[in-house]
Amino acid sequence: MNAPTISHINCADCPIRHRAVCARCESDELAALDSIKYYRSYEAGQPIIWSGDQMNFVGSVVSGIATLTQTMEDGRTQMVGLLLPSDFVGRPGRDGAAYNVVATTDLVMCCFRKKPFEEMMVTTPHIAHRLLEMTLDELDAAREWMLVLGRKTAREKIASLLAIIARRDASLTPGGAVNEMTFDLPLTREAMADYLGLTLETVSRQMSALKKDGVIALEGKRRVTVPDMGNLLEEAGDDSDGGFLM
Amino acid sequence: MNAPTISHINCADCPIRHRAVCARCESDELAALDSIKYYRSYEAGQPIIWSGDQMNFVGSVVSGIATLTQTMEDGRTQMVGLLLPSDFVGRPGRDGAAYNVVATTDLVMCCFRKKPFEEMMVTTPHIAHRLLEMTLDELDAAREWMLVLGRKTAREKIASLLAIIARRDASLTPGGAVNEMTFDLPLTREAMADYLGLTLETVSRQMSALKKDGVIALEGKRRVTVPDMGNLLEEAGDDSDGGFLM
DNA sequence: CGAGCACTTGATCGCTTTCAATAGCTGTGG
DNA sequence: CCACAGCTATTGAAAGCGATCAAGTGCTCG
Repeated sequence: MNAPTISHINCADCPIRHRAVCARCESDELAALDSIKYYRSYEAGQPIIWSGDQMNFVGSVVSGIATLTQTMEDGRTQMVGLLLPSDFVGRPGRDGAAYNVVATTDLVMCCFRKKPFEEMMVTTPHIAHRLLEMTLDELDAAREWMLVLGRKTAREKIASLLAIIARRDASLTPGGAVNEMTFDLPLTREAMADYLGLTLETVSRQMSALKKDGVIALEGKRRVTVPDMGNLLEEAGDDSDGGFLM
Repeated sequence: MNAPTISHINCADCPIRHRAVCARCESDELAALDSIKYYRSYEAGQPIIWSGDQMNFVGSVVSGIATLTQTMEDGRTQMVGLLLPSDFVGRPGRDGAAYNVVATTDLVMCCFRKKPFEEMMVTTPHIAHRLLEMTLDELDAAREWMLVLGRKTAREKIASLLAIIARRDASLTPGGAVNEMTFDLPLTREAMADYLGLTLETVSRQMSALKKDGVIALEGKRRVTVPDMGNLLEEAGDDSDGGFLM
């Protein structure tokens, strides 16, 4: 099987146009970006960047999901970021990659060669500004995750992850019922474990426990239904409806 | 006892001039910042900002140390940031604080009213640029910390924290011996526990264990000597001399 | 001297890990 | 069509690490 091939998407038709690093750009700025952009596709499971590698591009995830992970010499690995469509990959001003980036589903990236992009950042405040905003959001997410990793129980960790995925799903398909929700898990049990600082066995056990207790229902291994979102949030140890229904 | 009172520091004489958010500013830009800045002092233990509060200023830590923490309803707390001189407090574009900020030592902040600062960010790319750079650094630090929280043992966590503090100390007083190091812990055992996702008892035990094994030596409760830094880094589970001696 | 605080140390408990076996699913090839 | 390999996920039993509960130490300050 080959990675899907991509020709060229017109920025105006781009599905992530309003959320990516280019969100604030005017049409002339978009045109400039358009001239240095190119698309790359990856199959599920393929590495995009290996930690320590030279990075000669940065870019945005257009479709699909990727993970950012760190690994210790003995193999222990911790996910430190989950990249969804519109998320930015790479750090302007740094040559070597600091993390492993792996496509967990088939994935398409809109890439910019690093040099020209860095030059554009200087001349195009809209890009730098949007990137700052996105980075601050990521920092917030990372800090929320530090609370999960450092202080929550295994059950709370699982519930937190499910809540985050559900919340994100809800933001993509607005207007749905607020209480009951169904979505697909984009992660294997092992990836969930790496995200949560658990073993995959513990993830499996806690998923079963939440199912037994009626907090979630499973259809196959990946399709999850949450009958009552408030319930799930309570299991997550969050302020009930904190941030979700607001 | 009163918080130390501060008159006005000339930006040119400011000890954090070259590392703070104003690091890249030209003299005219500094003058503009100077006109909207003011100083505030806090005693050790005093809260600076409470999560959820309205924030009407942002600013830089000039001297002293503050912590960023998140708390769950039942009292579990996780530190999510350690603010040192030159670090930035507050998020432009957001009204409510997302974290508790507490001074752990006597502390002086250089504050800017939020509105004028946000306006300056638009007109002064040097500020926005430096803030982006600092935010990316913080994001890296947060991600490194996620590995510590999620995957390291208690002993490795302690060693990691000591290594980070030692590294930072070394960067302030360069040219010292590379192998042996001595520094003061700026944190109580409880604060260390909150940083590492441990209990203070476990922190105490592991400190004792590292001392017994000769990895560190203690003089009083707070003064730490590391006879062999490579040793400590090995205990931290990091690539030996990774990033430290480079 | 005694109160208060930060820290240390001990004993026990329990949650998560570890080790191990099994189930379910998919794709391949005889 | 069935057997089998390979993979993901589930489940069980036992072990271990860090949390919890509980004293006790040492220091500072009034």
